[in-house]
Amino acid sequence: MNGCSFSGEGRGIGTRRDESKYNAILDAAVLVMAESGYHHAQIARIAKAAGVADGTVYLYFKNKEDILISVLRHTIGEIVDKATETSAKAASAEEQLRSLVRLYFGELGVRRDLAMVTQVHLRQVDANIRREIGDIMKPFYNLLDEMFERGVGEGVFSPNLNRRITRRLIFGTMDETVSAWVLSGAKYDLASLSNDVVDALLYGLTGPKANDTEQKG
Amino acid sequence: MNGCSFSGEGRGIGTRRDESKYNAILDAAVLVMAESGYHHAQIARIAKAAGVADGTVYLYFKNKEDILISVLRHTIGEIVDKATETSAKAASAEEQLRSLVRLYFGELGVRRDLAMVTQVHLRQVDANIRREIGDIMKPFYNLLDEMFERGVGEGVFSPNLNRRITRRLIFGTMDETVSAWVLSGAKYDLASLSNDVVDALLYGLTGPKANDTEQKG
Amino acid sequence: MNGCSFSGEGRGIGTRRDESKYNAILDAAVLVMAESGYHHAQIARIAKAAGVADGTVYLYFKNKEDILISVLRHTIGEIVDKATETSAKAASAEEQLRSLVRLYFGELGVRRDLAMVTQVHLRQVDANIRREIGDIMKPFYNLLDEMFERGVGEGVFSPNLNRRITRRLIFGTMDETVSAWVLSGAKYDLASLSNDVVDALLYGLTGPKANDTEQKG
Amino acid sequence: MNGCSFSGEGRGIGTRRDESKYNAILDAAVLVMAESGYHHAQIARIAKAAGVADGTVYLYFKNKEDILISVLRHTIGEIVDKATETSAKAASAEEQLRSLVRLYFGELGVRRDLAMVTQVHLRQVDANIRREIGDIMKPFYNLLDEMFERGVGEGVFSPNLNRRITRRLIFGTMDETVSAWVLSGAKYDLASLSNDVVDALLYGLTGPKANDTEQKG
DNA sequence: CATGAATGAGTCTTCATTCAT
DNA sequence: CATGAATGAAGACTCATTCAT
Repeated sequence: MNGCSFSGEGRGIGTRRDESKYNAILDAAVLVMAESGYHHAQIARIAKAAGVADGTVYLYFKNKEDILISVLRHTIGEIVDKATETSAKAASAEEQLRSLVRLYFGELGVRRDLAMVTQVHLRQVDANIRREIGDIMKPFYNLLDEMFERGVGEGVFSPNLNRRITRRLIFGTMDETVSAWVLSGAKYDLASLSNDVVDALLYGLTGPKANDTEQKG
Repeated sequence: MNGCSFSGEGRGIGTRRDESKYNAILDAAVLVMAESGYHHAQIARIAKAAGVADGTVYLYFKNKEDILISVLRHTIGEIVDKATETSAKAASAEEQLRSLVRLYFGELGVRRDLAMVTQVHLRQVDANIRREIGDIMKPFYNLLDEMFERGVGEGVFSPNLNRRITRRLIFGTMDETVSAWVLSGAKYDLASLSNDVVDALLYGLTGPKANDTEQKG
Repeated sequence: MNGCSFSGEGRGIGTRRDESKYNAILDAAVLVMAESGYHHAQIARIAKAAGVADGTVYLYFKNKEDILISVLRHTIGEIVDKATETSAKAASAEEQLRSLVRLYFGELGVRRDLAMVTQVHLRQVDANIRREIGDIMKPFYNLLDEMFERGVGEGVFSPNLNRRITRRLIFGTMDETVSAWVLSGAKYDLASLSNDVVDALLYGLTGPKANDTEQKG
Repeated sequence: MNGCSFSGEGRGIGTRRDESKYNAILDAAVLVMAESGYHHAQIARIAKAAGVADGTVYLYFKNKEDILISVLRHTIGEIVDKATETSAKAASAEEQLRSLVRLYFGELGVRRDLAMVTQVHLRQVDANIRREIGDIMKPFYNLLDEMFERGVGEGVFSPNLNRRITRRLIFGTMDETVSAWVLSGAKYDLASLSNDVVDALLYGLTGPKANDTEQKG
């Protein structure tokens, strides 16, 4: 998240007053939304959790929707930043995919409240917000696309695959995995699933084939 | 779901005669929810769209939540019924998967309003409703599991795959595909994606291998 | 209750169709109102308890209010009829008072549901209904007045007492006693209180005086 | 009731600053309830009468029921406070009774709206509210009990009287008297009845006896 | 910048009553 | 006479947002 993560981007709000207060509200929002869901997360409770007055929230955010968007811009942005870093270091496309999935599961896996918001409550919002969320996710999608291109270039990924479908295969699987983990109560370790998930993504239902060294029978 | 889908199952509600009115309300609910989302779908508008008085809605449904659940029980149930039928006819696990995906995309692909409800607005509801939705989906999940077992038995699916991950691979991908289609405005043909999606599911990012005789060319 | 108890007296309703059904509804009304109070007693439940359709209720009663009034006219009327009989047989004013109180407590004491309606739920209604209730009670008040006149004539009651106040002394005490009994859960025997209550009414707080034969000290 | 009568006692509600607004709502509630009864007293009308927005009512009161309870706690509490004061000054039990009745009639006699609420509309509420009302009245009942004990000690009240019946004699008569006054349209002066009522309570129907020196002539 | 009291639009649900059959 | 499905008016309560201090 390259600098511009703070404040509502030209909305005329949040002209970088008290950044600590801004972050306090954002953190409180994640907490309260994780607990009650977007629709039941009252501004009053977020304000109280952040230790500010109700009205103060509106000095930093345009409205409730803006809080949610900002939470996401912030957290997803952080993940994307790390993912970009990690990707740069990857020796191969496969390794890159592996590290992306590990990173995604790792980040959400240690913050159940955040995962709760992105996986469950995020979906409670109106279609127009969801579209905006799509924009926020775009850098992450781009990273996946790059990774795939690279894999094709390296000759390990099938060049016949539809790009859009590939993206949905990867993100849909990751998403469903995190959702199931959250809804199950986050009882197991999410990050430890990453290798098996990547294997499934790489080889599909049929599994790795014989000519990848040897076939099984 | 076989025939007795009408009415709220022992809730003492919805035992009224006029099945056409029951269906009218259900259809109206899908319409209004597709348009405005669950939270903004007012009973008054559903009633008006169904051509009945507000109070009449409560002769057939316990409350707003019950309408949503019923919509899903009805529609998902229908899909599951068809999927069960189709599965019985499939000559192989692969064919079964192919027909399941085709069916799922086909059913939702011709009713954008319904897809809108299941993919977008469905997620606006509280955790307890979501849990109930999980129950409704269970038969579909079971079908996927059976299909996978069969494939393993047939020697075409990898026995090393984690079952849970497999289920998430398949459903996550399908779900993400439908969601993307809905959010894009349903501008393209959803059903026509099914073969490519199935290929991605079967072979993953690496694609089908040489020893699978021929593929795509 | 001299004959005219059945039906709404010239309201154009209940032209003596099926008297058994009329009574069934009346009984059901007492039951349901005792249980839930006037405001929560739904016509639908009364109808079901009476074994008739909702609409049928309106063939016998003008509206919900009319049912309540009729219940009272009926039951209070019955009590008044018996009270009139009893009064005629009384050898003295004191004996008459004693029998009136005993009768009142006795009748309500064996029908907690009825007492519940008259003492608790009756009071939930609007002032205009309460006024009508006053009319129904009038014959009973008259009986009390007669009794008092007689007592004055017999030289046992004080001629200086304000008639209205006397009436309120008697009825207020009876009413409060029954109310307390009902609200306590009707755990003790109401009728057995009548003699003590009458003593209190006759002699007040100071109790019977020496010149009434002998003082106890 | 001594000063701290403001606010809903630890309900977390009504801790707002503006006591004048709290009182305005309370006064408005008495007015509207007196006019229309508890059940027909709409929050919107109370709010308008108090000159505040609908929502503001809920800053000071938990709900409609809480308003009613608060009205009573407030007004009955005030009467009880005064009654306690008055009782302390009374030279004898009889004088105490006389002042209690005079006070009760006097307070309600100058506020027909309040009497309307306590005597008529109060009784429209559910049993659980009535029980709470019982608690509010308890101090008043206790005062009556004390008064009676004292009278017995002074040798003017009969020690043979059942305490419970005595309480019902006194309160029932007072209650009935106020109710009748309210339902009559409050056309006469209520307070002026107090002496005659007390006489009735003291001596009952038989009136004061010869050995009570002189009475009335 | 911060506060938090005040606002008031928005909505599900109930239930007495009607009327077509 | 009887039915009971249908009606639709009515009302308490929530909570995002504002603005005077």
